[in-house]
Amino acid sequence: MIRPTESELEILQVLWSEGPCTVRLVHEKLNGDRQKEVGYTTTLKLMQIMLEKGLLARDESQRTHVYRALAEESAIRQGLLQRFVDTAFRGSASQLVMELLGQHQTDAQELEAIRQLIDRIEQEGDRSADYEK
Amino acid sequence: MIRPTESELEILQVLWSEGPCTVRLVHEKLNGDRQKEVGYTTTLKLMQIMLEKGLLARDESQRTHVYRALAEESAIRQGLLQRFVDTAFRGSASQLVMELLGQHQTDAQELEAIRQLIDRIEQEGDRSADYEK
DNA sequence: TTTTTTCTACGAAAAAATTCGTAAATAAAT
DNA sequence: ATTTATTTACGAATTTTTTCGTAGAAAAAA
Repeated sequence: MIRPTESELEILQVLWSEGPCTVRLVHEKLNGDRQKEVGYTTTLKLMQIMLEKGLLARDESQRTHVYRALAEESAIRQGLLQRFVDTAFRGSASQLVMELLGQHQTDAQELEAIRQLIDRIEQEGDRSADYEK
Repeated sequence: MIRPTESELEILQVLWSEGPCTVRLVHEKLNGDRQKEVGYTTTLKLMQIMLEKGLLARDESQRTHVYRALAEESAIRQGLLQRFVDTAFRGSASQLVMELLGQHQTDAQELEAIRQLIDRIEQEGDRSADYEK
């Protein structure tokens, strides 16, 4: 599984939400949201590395290349989440959820959505002991 | 906020679950669970660094020092979680939860516990729009 | 046309994180 | 008593990640 670094992930986020972009666009987007500013060539280099790794692809038909994410958002998220649950919560997904909900970081609408999701999962039947080491 | 690296986190996990330990114990615990083996002095060095950072404390009354976690598990978890939600899920806690539950990584008992937690939160009242950028 | 700006490529510096080797001291074993 | 094993300290090598500078080509502006 390909694991983007944190900086790479930031770039992926931009491409996932904005669609294909030039380096310039990604760079401005990043340095806009962010407190920390980095040079243009830093972003460029990073995206070139990501190209090599296969995280991105680019259209070189114009002088100004246009990059797009090859890695899929959900796949990457899953990988990162799996790893995170393992390292930070010793594999306990429910502990993570509890921590999140306990921190009041979700509003009523979202809670409702989550509840429905739980209903759906429970109806799926026998999944009583398929997890939690 | 102090952010342990991934290696440091592994060590913290051992100390959190086992209580105060010698370097030897931590080292064996790590190289037991893990596929990757590292040398003893690597673990030692890491723990010494963590001591400097204030993540650990140690009892030096015996030649064989005994280390214990100074950082609290819940506090560290919260910090890491917050960061993770921001970078990997653009701040959307509910998206993270949905991803987790969707991946069928929680068993029936845990789902029930989560449901109860949601009930409790909803009863707490007006928390309709306190979040989700 | 000449100058200035905007790109890419690319090497390499800088920073961060991980890993290990060696030496010296103490303890344990023979 | 001598040898062997264990432990700490510590510097430094390695690896990974991030950052930037410079050069050259293409485009835009003057």
